[in-house]
Amino acid sequence: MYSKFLNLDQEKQDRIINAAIKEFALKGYDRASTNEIVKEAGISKGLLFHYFGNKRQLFLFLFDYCYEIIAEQFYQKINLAEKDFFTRIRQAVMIKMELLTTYPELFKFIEEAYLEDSPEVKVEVDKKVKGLNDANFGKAYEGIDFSKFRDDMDIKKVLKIITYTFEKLSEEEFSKAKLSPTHHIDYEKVFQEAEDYFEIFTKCFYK
Amino acid sequence: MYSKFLNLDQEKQDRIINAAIKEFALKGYDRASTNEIVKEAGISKGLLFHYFGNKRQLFLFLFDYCYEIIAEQFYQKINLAEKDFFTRIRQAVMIKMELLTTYPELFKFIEEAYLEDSPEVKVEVDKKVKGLNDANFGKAYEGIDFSKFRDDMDIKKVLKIITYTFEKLSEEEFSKAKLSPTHHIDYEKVFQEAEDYFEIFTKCFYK
Amino acid sequence: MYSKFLNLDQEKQDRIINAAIKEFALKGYDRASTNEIVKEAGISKGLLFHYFGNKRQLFLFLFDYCYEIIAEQFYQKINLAEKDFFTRIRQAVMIKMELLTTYPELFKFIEEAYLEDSPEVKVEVDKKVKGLNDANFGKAYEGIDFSKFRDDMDIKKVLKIITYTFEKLSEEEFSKAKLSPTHHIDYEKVFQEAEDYFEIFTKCFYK
Amino acid sequence: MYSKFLNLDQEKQDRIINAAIKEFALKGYDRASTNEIVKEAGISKGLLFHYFGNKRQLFLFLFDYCYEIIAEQFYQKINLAEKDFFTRIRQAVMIKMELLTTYPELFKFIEEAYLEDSPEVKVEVDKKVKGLNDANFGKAYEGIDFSKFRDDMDIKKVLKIITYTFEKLSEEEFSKAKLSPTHHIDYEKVFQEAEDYFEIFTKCFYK
DNA sequence: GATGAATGAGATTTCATTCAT
DNA sequence: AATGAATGAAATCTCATTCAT
Repeated sequence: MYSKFLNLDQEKQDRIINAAIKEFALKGYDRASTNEIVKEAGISKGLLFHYFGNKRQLFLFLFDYCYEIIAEQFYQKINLAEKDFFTRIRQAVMIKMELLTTYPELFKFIEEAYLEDSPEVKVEVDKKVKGLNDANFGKAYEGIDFSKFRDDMDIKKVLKIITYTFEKLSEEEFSKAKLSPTHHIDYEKVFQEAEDYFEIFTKCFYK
Repeated sequence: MYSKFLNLDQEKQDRIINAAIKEFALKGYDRASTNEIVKEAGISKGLLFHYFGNKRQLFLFLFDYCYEIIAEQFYQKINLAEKDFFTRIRQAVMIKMELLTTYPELFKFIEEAYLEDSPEVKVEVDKKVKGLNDANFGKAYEGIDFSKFRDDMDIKKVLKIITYTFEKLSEEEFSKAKLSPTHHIDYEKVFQEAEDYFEIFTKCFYK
Repeated sequence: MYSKFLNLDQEKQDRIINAAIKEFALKGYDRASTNEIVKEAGISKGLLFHYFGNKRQLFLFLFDYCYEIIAEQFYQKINLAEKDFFTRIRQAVMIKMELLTTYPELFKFIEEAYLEDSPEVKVEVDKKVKGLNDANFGKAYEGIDFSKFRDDMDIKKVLKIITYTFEKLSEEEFSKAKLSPTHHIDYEKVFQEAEDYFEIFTKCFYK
Repeated sequence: MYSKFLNLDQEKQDRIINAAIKEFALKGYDRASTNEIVKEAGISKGLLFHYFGNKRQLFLFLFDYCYEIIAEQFYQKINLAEKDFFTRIRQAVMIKMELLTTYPELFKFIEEAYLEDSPEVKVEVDKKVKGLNDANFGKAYEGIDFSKFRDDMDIKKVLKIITYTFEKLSEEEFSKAKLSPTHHIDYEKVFQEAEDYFEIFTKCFYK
């Protein structure tokens, strides 16, 4: 599909991809300008459309591209031998933070893509997201020793409470960072806070 | 500020407000067209700008307008004499659902506004939202009997876990509804599920 | 439909219409440039689309406009009291030539429109043309004394032979003119040639 | 001129020619895309321009190519020994219909080319057409016994009337077919109608 | 107060043609 | 001979905002 593009020399591919990710991450699908992308990438207007056909396909290509890189890195780093749920989650959070620091634009892009509601891409993105979530849920909990959890509570709901809490916490941390002048996240503080929650959850949900 | 507008006869005000809310709720800030708004409201292009100056101010006016209506209704209906935390929350959820059914467009608009990331309005909306949350947090927990909670856990964090869970649950329910063909939410099922979580939380967090 | 446009002062309407007719007549639908039209008309890009929505609707508006003017003039000048077929046709040809000289661009535009095969307008134009032809066929032959024609031939076919011949003759005359350096049609010669054909037809088809 | 192209192996020549004819016949000169042609022919962009220089020359080459094939076939099939005018014409019509069924794309292409008014090719095509008509007029009437015609009418004009009639009839038949859903021409009916006209013409123009 | 004509920058996309390899 | 990446002008159309009336 995008084989023409993938045959380009790596440096040019990167220039185009980075320019496009930056523009979409900054402005969202609708406001992003293909004009700005080609200007930033230093290529001609025609070339972008030669490779990607139209703005929509470019966006969806980037979504797959970003997701693949992040997922690949993630599963390479995570230790599936670890059986304890909270230790595993702790690991996952740390890796996510690490990747966020290494690839901030990719994450920003993916985040924007999740929230995108331009009708041109919404349906397609939602489909992709649903597929990915289903696939990852299985993998994230692979090999976990669930026998440590209390038996008098629906374990699925308990896992949801935990997941929701950490998702919301990181969302909050991000929006705080966005509103602050430096856009800086104090990871040390975040980890410490997460530990407090881990403690509460262990007390409540483990036998 | 908008006194010129507020001196209009009620019927015309409503026509304009409803047209604008509908358009913004449907398309988000960027894609919303002032052309469509004036067409739907049956007024001239110039008039809209006479009253609101520009698109951005119109949007922010509507945000305040919607928020005020919803908040006013909310605090009119909630029973602050109820001291038990979970009963109070249960009440709040029911009232929210009720209002959602009565004013679907207002909610849709507010929801869109929260997610809006057009730079023209994002900062302003985020500021308003932060202010509102701070204000409401106090009110929502007014008079609650916190002595029922366990003493060995940071109560602020416990409240956050509970709040996060219900927020995420309702977010999920909404996005499921958006993806479904009928856009229908099965309130009965949602309440039942909420009760299950209440039970878990009571077991975990009450003495 | 185009009432906004028709409320403009006549001079501006004319400027726009003339510029558009000229461009379409010269280049056909596809090659005609809305940019050129606005430049020639001395208006802004937006205004054209404010009035006509898009290129296609502008074209179809012009078709109706041109046709109406020509048809109105034609039926105003033709003498329906004349009962003899050939005298009537002779009249029609003369009026057509006259109008062609007065409104050369309108005719050129209509002619181009008939031949247009851009899929965007073809179907619509074909529909209009069919409707017009059906309507006009009746009017053109209104009150003619057909009893002068021979009885041993299908009169419909005879009329077709005559019509076809004059249509082809004028087509040929036009394409000759187009290929000539001056684009000039020698009407005197054309009338003389037409008379020769009238003579042949009278000899063949009248009793 | 096109010797480079003509030295290619036949199969590749055909692929290119067929792809190009199809595209031009379908869309006309302007809308035809060289991109589509090379894709359909399975050759590279550069190659097409290597052989034909530019789009215009490709089009004119195809015009000659199509015309030659059709003309060659036509004069191979027509029986010049037949001296009667109407029998000869009858023959010509049948052969044309036959060829139309065998080479529909070539005819469609030629037909489009006749009507083409893109300035880039119009003049050139018109010149070719004029030359061809002059040449064919002579050949088509070669050996005809004109002594059967009435002496009191200009025979050139009589022949024109007949030719025009059949040309217009077939044009009408074609445009009817184009507007119909099946695009189908009922040849049987056309022949029958032609016979009626032959009868009228014989009655009128033969001694 | 009320109108709506007018603006013009900027958006995405197409396409014949070139040229280094 | 053959490739296909690269160009960039030009196309249509949108839209918030202004301003004379």
